[in-house]
Amino acid sequence: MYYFVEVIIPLALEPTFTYQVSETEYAFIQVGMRVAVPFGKTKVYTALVIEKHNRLPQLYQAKEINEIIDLSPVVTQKQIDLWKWMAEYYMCTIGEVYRCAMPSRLLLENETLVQYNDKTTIQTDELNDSEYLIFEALQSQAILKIEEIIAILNKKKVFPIIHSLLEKGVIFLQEEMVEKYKPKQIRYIKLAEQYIEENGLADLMGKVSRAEKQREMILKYFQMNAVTKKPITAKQLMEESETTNAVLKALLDKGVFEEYYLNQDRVIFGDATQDVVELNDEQLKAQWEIEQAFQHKDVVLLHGVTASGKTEVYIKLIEKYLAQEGQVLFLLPEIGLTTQLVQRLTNYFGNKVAVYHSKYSHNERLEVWDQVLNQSEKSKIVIGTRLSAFLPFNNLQFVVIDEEQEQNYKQHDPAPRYHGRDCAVVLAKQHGAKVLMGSATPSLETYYNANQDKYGLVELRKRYTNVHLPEIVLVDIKDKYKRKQMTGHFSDYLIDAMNMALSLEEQVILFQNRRGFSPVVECMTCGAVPECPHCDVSLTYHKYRNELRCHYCGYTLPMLKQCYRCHSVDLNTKGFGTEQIEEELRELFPNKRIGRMDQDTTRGKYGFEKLVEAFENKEIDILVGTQMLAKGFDFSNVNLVGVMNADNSLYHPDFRAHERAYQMLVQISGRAGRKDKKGKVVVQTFNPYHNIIQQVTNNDYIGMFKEQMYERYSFKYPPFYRLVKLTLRHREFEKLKEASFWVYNSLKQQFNIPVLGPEEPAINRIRNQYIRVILIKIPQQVPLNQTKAQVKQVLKSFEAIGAYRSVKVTINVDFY
DNA sequence: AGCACGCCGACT
DNA sequence: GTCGGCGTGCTC
Repeated sequence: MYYFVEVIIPLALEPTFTYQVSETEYAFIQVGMRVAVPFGKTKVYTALVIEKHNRLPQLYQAKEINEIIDLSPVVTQKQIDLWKWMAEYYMCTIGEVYRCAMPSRLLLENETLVQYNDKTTIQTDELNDSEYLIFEALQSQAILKIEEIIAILNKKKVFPIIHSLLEKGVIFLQEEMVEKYKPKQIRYIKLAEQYIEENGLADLMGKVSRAEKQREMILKYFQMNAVTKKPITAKQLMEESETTNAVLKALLDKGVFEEYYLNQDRVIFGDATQDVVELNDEQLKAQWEIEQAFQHKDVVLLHGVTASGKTEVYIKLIEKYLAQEGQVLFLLPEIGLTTQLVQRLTNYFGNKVAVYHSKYSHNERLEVWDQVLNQSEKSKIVIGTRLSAFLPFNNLQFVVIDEEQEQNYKQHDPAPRYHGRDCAVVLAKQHGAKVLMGSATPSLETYYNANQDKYGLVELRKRYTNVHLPEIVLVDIKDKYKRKQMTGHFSDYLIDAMNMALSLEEQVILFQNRRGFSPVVECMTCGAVPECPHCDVSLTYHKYRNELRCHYCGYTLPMLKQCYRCHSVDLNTKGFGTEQIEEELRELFPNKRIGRMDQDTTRGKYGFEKLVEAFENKEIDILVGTQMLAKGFDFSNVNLVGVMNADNSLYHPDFRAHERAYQMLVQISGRAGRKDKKGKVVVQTFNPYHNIIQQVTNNDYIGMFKEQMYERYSFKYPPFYRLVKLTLRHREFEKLKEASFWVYNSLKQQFNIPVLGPEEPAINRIRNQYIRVILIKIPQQVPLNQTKAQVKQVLKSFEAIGAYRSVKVTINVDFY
């Protein structure tokens, strides 16, 4: 009888792989455990067992596994099922999902080590130069890593040399799997057993009567112990008693104290601080409606105007599911932007809350993973980004998806190109959990689902604590320019409104959407604009560093002194981004403090938080920013919000441009308005009569929804059609063109559904690679899986064509 | 994706 | 003559 395991390898390879195991290994292994397996000639990977079986492979000799890594499964069957679904739906391999899902600490690294063979009989004159260098290095250091050898020889191809050294018997190889995870440990102090009696303290005092510092420390220990029954850390003890490690060490040596170590759970929040959340009538009603809807719907959309207090409703519902011992997942589009929310939840639920996202350290991620797997109390509620949908939940009962419409839920670059919201819905279905989506401006798909009765719909129409919706004033800047009432990019109306607000000591937020309207450098003599040598885009001018920069590949160039073509010195930095607005502000309001928030000023680790804090502390009067300003902040002292130019978001070559523009403008206006005072939003636009602008002004979501749905229907877009985008890349323009037409034509032949392309995108070259895009529109009534299978088939035959081999194809399902 | 193998041009 | 470039094919 043979024993085999079927495993996933963390690579972009379609099949699963079969390895042989011994009978005892077979008995021990469970699905969801990791095994180290040799793969190819040199590599060792951390593979995941997804099946045990006895089917002898006919076409190849199965290799044996190297070792079993886990004592018990670290991945659940439900996760494996979800990953399979993702791989199929998003048309990627399960290996890619696996690689993305696992905390990297669970995907061990393999480091090939080269070891000196001291029994060698070789003479140094039998070695060539490279070989000798390695030989020499091994004399001083018995073990070398491959990367060290690469450094020593200063070239990449070191394997031939290693092979010849192996043959000559100078070295041997040692594949070592290094598990890097070491939980951070904290030193705790406790009293030695013998003193934990009633007269222990007196005993001790006698013992250390002459050492004052030691006495203080012991006293402090007893005090602390009396106050809190929690374990006391060495650090706390030293700080409280104002002593040093030397004192502590003396007491440890005397056997008064004992030390012990516990794994620190890096995600520590204090106990719940009895934050009381009271719902107002409106919210209570919403809560009740949501609970009613959950009786026959698995997903409910909570559509609440900005600042209507959705969070309180979430909290109340989470509380309910916690009482049932369930696990709760709270998804956010981007953790960095929502510190305020994380704070709220931790205040209320204390250390039941864990945070999980890719910026967390590897150790922290692994800890949360373990806690969720073991259903530990500390991770009953997981707040996280889309990545959290991969966690090993066992008893998930409730999922909150906040700001459901955010495009950050979709992963675009490395596969799996998944949508966190949609995956979370599938995850919830697996567990029989309920899903609550929240948004002030729901995405059209979600609202459509609610409209079709697939999801429940609950509305919150009033703002929390009676704050009124802001007044929106449109300023026609075309007209203002004509009448010469503009100063730079500021209309007289906006300037007046700002002066008014500032005189009342209120703060002002200005919003400049730089996207698609970057400041470029133009020669005023010949009109030349410097471009990136690797990408088909103009370079963007960055004033604060005085350099030109490509936003696609990061190429930078010091700012030109003269035109690269005609050498004229008359260069103009046109376009306007936040930097230019900031500069104009300094002239218009010379004695006001001005802050700028965009990718440049928030690049540092806490740059963002610092700015937010400075603004909250009123160290800044006027804050200029990009759309990152629009998300999730409640600044209490802002009544006026200005939008410099509402139009540049309207004219994107994207079927969602209007929907996005609406969402963005609504979100921005949500920043205005405090208690008891109606806020004001000044929107400068060239098209005051544009439908979207009008719908924002009138707060007419339904109008926007209906109109956009009509367009979606007419132009064959989601939710009526599913979109699959194929992106082809190659260095040579002609070859790419040919190849993309080949793919297009074979798709056309296969399908009776719309296939568009192969289109040259507006930016048709990035990092020296030309790009072509093919769009497949799958109508609702056409079976999705079958179509996807056919697409895969076409791509398979495409890859079989030798000439097109080097053309890279990526597939993006639901790419919006 | 890696990585090895294998076949071609540019150098000591 | 070798070194190193890139195209091709495979990984249980």
